[in-house]
Amino acid sequence: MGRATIEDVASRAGVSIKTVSRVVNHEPNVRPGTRERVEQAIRDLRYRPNTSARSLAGKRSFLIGLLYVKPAASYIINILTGAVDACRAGGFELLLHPCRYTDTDLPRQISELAGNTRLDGLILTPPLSDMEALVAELDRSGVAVARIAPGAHGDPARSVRTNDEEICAELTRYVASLGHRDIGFIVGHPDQLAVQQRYTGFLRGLEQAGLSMRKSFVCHGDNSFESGVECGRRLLQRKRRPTAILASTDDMAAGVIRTAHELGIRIPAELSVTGFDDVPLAHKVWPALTTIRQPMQAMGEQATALLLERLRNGRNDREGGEPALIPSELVIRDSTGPVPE
Amino acid sequence: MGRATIEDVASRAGVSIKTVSRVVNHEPNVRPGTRERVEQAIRDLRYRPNTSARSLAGKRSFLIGLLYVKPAASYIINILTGAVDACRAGGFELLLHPCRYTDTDLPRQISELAGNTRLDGLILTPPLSDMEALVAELDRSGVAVARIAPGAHGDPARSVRTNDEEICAELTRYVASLGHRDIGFIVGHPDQLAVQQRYTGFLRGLEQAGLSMRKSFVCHGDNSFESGVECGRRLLQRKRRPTAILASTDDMAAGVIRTAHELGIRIPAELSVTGFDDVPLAHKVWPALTTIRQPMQAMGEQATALLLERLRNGRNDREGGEPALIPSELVIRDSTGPVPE
DNA sequence: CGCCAGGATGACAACGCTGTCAGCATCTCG
DNA sequence: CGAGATGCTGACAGCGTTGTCATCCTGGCG
Repeated sequence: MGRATIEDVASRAGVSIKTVSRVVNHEPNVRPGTRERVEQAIRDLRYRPNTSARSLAGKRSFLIGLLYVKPAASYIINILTGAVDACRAGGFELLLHPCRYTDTDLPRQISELAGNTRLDGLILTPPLSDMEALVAELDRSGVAVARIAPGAHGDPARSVRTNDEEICAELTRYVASLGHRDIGFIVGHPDQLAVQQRYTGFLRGLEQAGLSMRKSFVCHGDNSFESGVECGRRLLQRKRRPTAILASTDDMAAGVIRTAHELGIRIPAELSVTGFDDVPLAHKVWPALTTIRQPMQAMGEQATALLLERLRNGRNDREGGEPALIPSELVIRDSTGPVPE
Repeated sequence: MGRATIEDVASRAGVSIKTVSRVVNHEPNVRPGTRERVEQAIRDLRYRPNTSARSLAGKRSFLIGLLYVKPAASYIINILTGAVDACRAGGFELLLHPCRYTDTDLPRQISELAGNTRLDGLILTPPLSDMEALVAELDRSGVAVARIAPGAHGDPARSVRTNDEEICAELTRYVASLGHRDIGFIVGHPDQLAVQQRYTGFLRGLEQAGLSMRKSFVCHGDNSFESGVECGRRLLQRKRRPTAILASTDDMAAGVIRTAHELGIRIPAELSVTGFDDVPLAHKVWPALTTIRQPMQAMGEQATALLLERLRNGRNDREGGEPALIPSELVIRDSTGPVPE
């Protein structure tokens, strides 16, 4: 049944194809009456511009890519959902670009990938979003970029961030307010800036609560469940153990819970545990995790919106301001309680 | 620095653009020597065919879509990973198409979506893959389709399935072999065929173990954690309760575990629980779930491979055979144990 | 030695759209 | 009322490929 082309629309509306093109692209200088006629013809014919032709003739591809590391963290699905929504709304399509974080020539590899498919833009998720070398390479190759990144530093106009540090300080104060004085902390993957900020927030919270940090209560993991189990063991098998453990990640918190169960330590009666992210897992473990809800979907959506806006306007409006901040919130569930007598 | 075009390659190799095109597309009738020269030129110039031009001139878009329902089940990420890999390998790109399962005109909506972006093919995930009306509409609109579906019935040439039924029977026999005679079962979402098959498998396993089904030990959920909690309550608060509960889904199994914890029922000492899928959650709950590992990533990969093959050959080789079967396997962890004395 | 089948190659016209530029109508202002 | 500015519109040339078809070789065969 052959799909309608711009030519069909043009002849039906009694105008040239160029005028149809103008209407379709919302360009100025079309008389309202003409516009009306064209739009009617478009509706009648159910006309949809051919994307390939558009990309070939114009410069854009209407494709934007989402870059993430493999294996995907569980929150990726949320970012992804937000990003897809924003894309749809803007008439774009979202492509997936998983990649291996450990590849040394990642920048080259990615910018080549982007070039192959002629991506209009790329959304960077952590920890990729923190790799300045990558961003630089991408800039060089002319792909627009949006970063879902903690980066409070530079590049504010195209980043979206959340208040990791402040909220973690708040969490710490909350735990302190329950009477805990011996608070352990599990730092996450060293390459993720967000993690550093959470740790910083913890230190700040401690200070605000008038407590001091005990080095032996700080343990370094890699964001995984397994590393949570491991750190849990190290922290809980000391002669003097913390009465609360804050993990930089829900997965690690779940690991601590596992260890506690194995050691017969009751939560929250004998030990309080908190996570970070509020992934689906968080409320499915027992006891349900007190954690920080990271608005991942909103971040994906915002970052994408930022990118699309940038693509439309050439440059971005918010140049030089603060990065868009999407606040996280404290979610109190069952894994925290008053310090044991 | 403007990217190399087919013309650049042609003049460098001293041939016409058509010959380059032939080489690029692996068409026959090019002398080995010529092919060689062209390939060298391609390497020298780092030539990459322009996808838009190809789609415009040819018929294909090199885009395939992955259709899934929103909100995404946690295993979607695995299917997705497999699908992306297969796409990359075949020179295709993967687009995401979340949609709402409840929309009544889904078929029309989707086939329109597919048309807009000129998708070459579409991968259907459950429960979409079980909607015959959708498949029919897609066939009508000429989009190639691959189904990740339990559908043992019809359409074998373009479906990938797993042995839900047999493996569930095996699981049941395993539990029975631990001495359990009062085995409860939580059926999943009624619209998902796979779920039916799991239930059927359960019944079969029961029979094979010489046990009979007790109606009051069967409960209907909707695949969610919450429904697992609810069903767990119903099953465990009876005067006579099952000593083992098989849930059709890991999430529901986690729900049962939650309920058991709340009721102070020890697992596996007093109650055995099993799940299905082996999502990441499965080994992070406590105790770690005995479950069925569904090879989701492999299924995504296979389904995509099937689709790409079909796109290349026109029709598919395996026409009329059995759907590709990717076996699941039983993973025994800590949530199952011998029946209490 | 001439003829023909079929393999190897190239010229050229699409594919459906956007960018450029020219042309005409209309408006503004002195 | 005329000159220049501005708004609206269309003709046409690409964009980088693939498909079609013509052409040129080559080797096999009578």
